[in-house]
Amino acid sequence: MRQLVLQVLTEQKTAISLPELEQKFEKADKATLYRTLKTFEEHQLIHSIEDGSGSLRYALCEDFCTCEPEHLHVHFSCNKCGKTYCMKDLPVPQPDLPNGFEFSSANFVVKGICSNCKK
Amino acid sequence: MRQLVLQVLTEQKTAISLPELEQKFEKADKATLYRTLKTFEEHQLIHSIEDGSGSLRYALCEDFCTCEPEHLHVHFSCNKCGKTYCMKDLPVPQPDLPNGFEFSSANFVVKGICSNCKK
DNA sequence: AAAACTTTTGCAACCGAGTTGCAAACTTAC
DNA sequence: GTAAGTTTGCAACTCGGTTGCAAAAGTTTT
Ligand SMILES: [Mn+2]
Ligand SMILES: [Mn+2]
Ligand SMILES: [Zn+2]
Ligand SMILES: [Zn+2]
Repeated sequence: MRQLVLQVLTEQKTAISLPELEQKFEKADKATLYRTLKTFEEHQLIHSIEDGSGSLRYALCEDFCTCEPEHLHVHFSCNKCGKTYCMKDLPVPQPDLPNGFEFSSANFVVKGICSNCKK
Repeated sequence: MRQLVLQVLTEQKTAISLPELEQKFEKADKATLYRTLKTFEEHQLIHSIEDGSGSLRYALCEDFCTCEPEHLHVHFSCNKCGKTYCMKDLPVPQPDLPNGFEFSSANFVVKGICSNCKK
């Protein structure tokens, strides 16, 4: 199962959600897929994105990724097609927090129209 | 009802979710509160924040706020107390999107430990 | 004041994403 | 082979959000 899920993940150009993953199979259990994603995430094979769509989306991490703050990138969520893109070249800026606030992670999602839907 | 909800909202130092709002009343219906928040949001009295906690949070907009991209600010979600702060002084940076991608809005949530939980 | 109309509210039901316990199926180690 | 550990499928459940609908409350018109 994990191999199949990994397969699907590598084929994706945009981040995928659990319900979407479910549909890709038609024969696998939600719980299994759910646990698979959790396992992958724990082992930093994938990262999750809260794009505000109501469901978490997941995408493969890059080889060198340690999921640490400085490796975080911006995500783009298209209002039209609903797809969520990894903007791997756009690092998440680290804003100057007020005194006493400690940065540990961040979720930066830009919304708009993707290049595919634009035309 | 709306007046009461507005009252609660003005008293909040951090953003509040629908379930939290529900608890503040003990006698009002979820649906009513839900619709109240929606109405407020439509009229740009409040803005919503996807902090990844599983529930949307809401906070009053500032007077001059038009909820447009340039007025967006960063939010901070504390991993310990779960509170979500409006960082009104930290504008959301507008990253250089690749060709064809059109910016329309953004959700930038920084996670970590808040100054209150830090000590 | 009563009637007619509009808006707000409460209730109940529903949906969808996520999550969990548990037993069956499968894999690996002896 | 059996025993031990791991993965899977099923069912049940939680929780946030959402909706239809009819009752209640508020407004306007006569
Ligand atoms: Mn990504
Ligand atoms: Mn805010
Ligand atoms: Zn698109
Ligand atoms: Zn805190």
